[in-house]
Amino acid sequence: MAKVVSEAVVKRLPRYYRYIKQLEQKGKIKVSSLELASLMNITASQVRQDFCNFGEFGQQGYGYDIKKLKGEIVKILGLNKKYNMIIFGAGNIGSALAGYKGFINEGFNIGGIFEVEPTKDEIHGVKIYPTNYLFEYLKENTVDIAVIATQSKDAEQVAETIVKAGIKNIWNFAPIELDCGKNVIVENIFMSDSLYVLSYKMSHRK
Amino acid sequence: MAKVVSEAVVKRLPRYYRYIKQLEQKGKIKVSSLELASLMNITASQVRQDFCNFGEFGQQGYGYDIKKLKGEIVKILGLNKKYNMIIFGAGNIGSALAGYKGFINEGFNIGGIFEVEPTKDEIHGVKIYPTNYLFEYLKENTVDIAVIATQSKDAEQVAETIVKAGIKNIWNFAPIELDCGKNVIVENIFMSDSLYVLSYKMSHRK
DNA sequence: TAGATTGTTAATCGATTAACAATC
DNA sequence: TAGATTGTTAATCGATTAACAATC
Repeated sequence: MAKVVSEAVVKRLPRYYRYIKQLEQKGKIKVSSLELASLMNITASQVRQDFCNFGEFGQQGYGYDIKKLKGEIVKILGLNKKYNMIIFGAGNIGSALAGYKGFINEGFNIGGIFEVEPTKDEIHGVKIYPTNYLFEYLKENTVDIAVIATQSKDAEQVAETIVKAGIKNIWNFAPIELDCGKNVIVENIFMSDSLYVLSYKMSHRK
Repeated sequence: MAKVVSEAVVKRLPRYYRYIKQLEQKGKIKVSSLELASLMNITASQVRQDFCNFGEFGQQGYGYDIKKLKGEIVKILGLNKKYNMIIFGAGNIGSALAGYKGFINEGFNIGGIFEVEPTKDEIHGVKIYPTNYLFEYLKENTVDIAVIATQSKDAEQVAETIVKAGIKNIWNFAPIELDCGKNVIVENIFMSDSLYVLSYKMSHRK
């Protein structure tokens, strides 16, 4: 077991999850690999291959039971667990994330925002702490994920602090790649990269 | 000419751009494919292959002149042009984007925010308009890119309005895939997908 | 049972890497 | 010139697709 699953497959999992949730909301009970594939503009082969990496979720001659499939994907993605997050940076992005109510439904709880020199006590009901209070905070609280929503120039130093504090997972919004050593998982959202891809496609439109 | 460049290559371009800007800021004058590759944790072959898709930017025995290379990538990405954007949705994400000062430096100007029922006149200095003012607005203003920052349930309808209004490019932050026909370019940022990939990796950590 | 559809092996395709002649 | 490094062709690798036996 614990076969290594390629990055390409992992990146597709949230997409399957989105589509399966949509089917569930529409009240559908089952879906075949072919149905799901044509919905998602991929091949039925890919759907079956992808799921096959994690077990046997379907039934020959029937297809996949949507409730069961959703449950399996939730487990694969680790969304059946609860995570505590803290956010570094109370600027535009940090504040937006603090205000997003969707996280808590998926098990991601925001414990606080950290800023070098806070100018307010809280934002969207999330408490703001000075960054130098972090080690104190960690005595009382578990933190699974640190979100970096600072300016690019501060991101590396913040990452260093996070790693020193023993936090093992980082969700990074600063447009810079962080080297946190091999024991820390860093997942990046490079918003400007996406905008540049759009700009590229606009410039090369047929 | 106009050879079709694979999606994989296109998605790497912004990353090259980031690293080249960093090298420029450090005052470096030239870089070899090998240097750049080891910095970026890829192979020198890939660097050369990727650039080769767009022309001959280097010089044998020397490497790549950083200023020139940056200029070429700027042109390839279309960042030498100016774009007008409008944002749909004045919630957390919409407001954060409106407040982000970085866009304007890269040539992306935010002309306004549209919301069904505005409760304020402006946010971060960007004017807020009611959505039904869109067609009026377009008589006076050019819009290259519409940003969708609404709730998921409203995104499809907003996309429809955008397409009807003749806007040809969409930067979508709502966690739903929009079918806007083949003449409209849609670039998505699925933030929760990224968080789920992080969650996956946390759950499957060795 | 007959039809449908999975799980999985084999074949294909495309992307990455290696190699090297060209040349600065 | 000799050394370095590109641009590009060829080889390899991995991911996607096709095919089909198993089976519900």
